[in-house]
Amino acid sequence: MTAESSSGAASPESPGRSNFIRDIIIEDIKAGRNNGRVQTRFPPEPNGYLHIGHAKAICLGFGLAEEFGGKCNLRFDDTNPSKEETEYVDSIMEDVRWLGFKWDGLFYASDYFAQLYEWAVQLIKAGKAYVCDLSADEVRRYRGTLTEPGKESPYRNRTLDENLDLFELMKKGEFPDGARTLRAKIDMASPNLNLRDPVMYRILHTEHHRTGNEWCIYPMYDYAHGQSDSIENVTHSICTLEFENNRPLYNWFIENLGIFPSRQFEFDRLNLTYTLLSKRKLLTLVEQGHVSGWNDPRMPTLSGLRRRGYTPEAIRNFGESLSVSKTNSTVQLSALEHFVREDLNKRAARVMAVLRPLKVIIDNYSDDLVEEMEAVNNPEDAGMGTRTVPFSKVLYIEQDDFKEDPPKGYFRLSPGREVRLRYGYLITCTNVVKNSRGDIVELHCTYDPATRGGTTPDGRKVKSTIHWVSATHALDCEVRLYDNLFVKENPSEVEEGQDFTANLNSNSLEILSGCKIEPSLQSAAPGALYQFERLGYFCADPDSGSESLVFNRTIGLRDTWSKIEKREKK
RNA sequence: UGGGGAGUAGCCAAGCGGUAAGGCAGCGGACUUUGGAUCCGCCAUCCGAAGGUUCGAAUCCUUCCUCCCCAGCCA
Repeated sequence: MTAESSSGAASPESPGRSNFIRDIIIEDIKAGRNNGRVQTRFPPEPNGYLHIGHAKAICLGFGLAEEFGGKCNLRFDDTNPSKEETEYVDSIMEDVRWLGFKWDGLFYASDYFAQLYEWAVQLIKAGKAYVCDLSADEVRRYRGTLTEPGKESPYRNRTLDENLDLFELMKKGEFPDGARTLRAKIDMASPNLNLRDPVMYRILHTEHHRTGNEWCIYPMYDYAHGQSDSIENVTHSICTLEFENNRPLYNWFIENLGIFPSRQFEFDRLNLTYTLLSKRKLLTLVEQGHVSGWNDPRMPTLSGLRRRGYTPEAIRNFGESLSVSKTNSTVQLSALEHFVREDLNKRAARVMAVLRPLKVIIDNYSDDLVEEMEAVNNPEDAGMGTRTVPFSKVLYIEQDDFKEDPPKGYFRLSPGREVRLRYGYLITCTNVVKNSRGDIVELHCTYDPATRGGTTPDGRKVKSTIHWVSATHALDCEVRLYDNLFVKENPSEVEEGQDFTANLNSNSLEILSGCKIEPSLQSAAPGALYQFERLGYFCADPDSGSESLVFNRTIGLRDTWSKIEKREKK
């Protein structure tokens, strides 16, 4: 036994792969900032399911905290009651746990509503916030444009008392939705639009998933996020690039409130080819029924990937392989797929399954004989042991593994040719039986009794080894094959007048029934991971039970033959 | 045309004045009872462009070009 069990040049050498945020933290520790304390947070809005893009943020936030002996909280950013639901908070917690991370504190921005309100009053008293009666439309017009400064609201210079009264009345529910807002008094001429007297509170007579009807005014993101970080003593508040313009405002509230100075750092969000990572668009897919739900195995959500057969380890290795920078980039899907194959190769039990069966009759094999052939469960892991697979006169092989007229370079079965049945015998095809339409219905072969187990005592070489299943012993099952949900590398790229659903791949799901698998899978538990030899990695779907077995293809094996085939055709 | 960011191989990147890491993909080969896995080799005279400084520049300076983000009472 070697000590090296890791296969991986590609595996992260250490959890602390270098990136600019990590460098900043190291600098901060060196400089004695916050006494060397490091605290991060993962702050999802509970308005959708977590996806692979979030996994990157989770790996970063939790990973950094862990590396530097700090803390990482999970905080739900639930400041907008109209979009948020407990279903989402439950799924988010489940997914973070599934990935294998443990949050230190569990918080909600809504935990801080009272404190936030108090601070708003404090800002009003300091002359730094005011109640504005402008309508949403007017606010927009007063804001100016990218190149022209805005105009000050006519309500900007109300007296302190008037502001205090009105804000209190807002809170008491005296005004309808949208009637007034509380705004920060900053600078209507700022080149940064976020600083042109941003709205701090809006009136929303909507029930909140946690605070119920206690409030009818709700803080905006910008007024809630930095203070929430500050309350929790977050030292490094890590978010994505589109918030760069909000950083000055983040700092403005903290400075003017004189509270703990959390600092915000922005990194590039993950983009993947052939994949959409926008909660809004994923919601559309679910609502319009293009997929079966948030956990459809074609979805890039963590729950979808889980059902598809991705492991937390694969996703974390992927997450850790990603660069953290400020460049907008799109990672190729093959990079993600690499990590699932790498992980599944190490852990998935090998098994034989025939997706598109072709009957094979071994003419010189005894009619009633059944031999139990020994098969290795995982050549990558001897510890996974062996099992036994029944062999008999009538078998199924893959339709693809026989060609009447084999093209150049095709090594599998064809008339007169000998191949190895994995863990079985060497067989030679002697006859092809067709129906009246000319379709191949069955093959007749002879076997060489001296090759039991697939061995060749005489040292003879066969070009190919194919998988098989004994017809009388095989179990029927359903297999679901998945392909990319979108046909375009960038699913958002559409022609005038279309939306992203125009790029949906109509062949993203293919359901095969009447597939044959070896009997050892009789009691495959939902979620169990397998490699169907020569085909790919599969996992038992939650729909799978004792009644009917259902398997999802997670990802195919690397297939050099199909590459050659494609090349020849071109 | 305002402000904030970014440009190194097909993709993602390291690099921080001393002569272009690594991964994915691709290509070639070895090995193989999975056309899998594994192993070996190849894959940027060049860093968005043009000037300049320097013995020496992807790294410093200047100008230019391209891309992304911001005008929600979303986050």
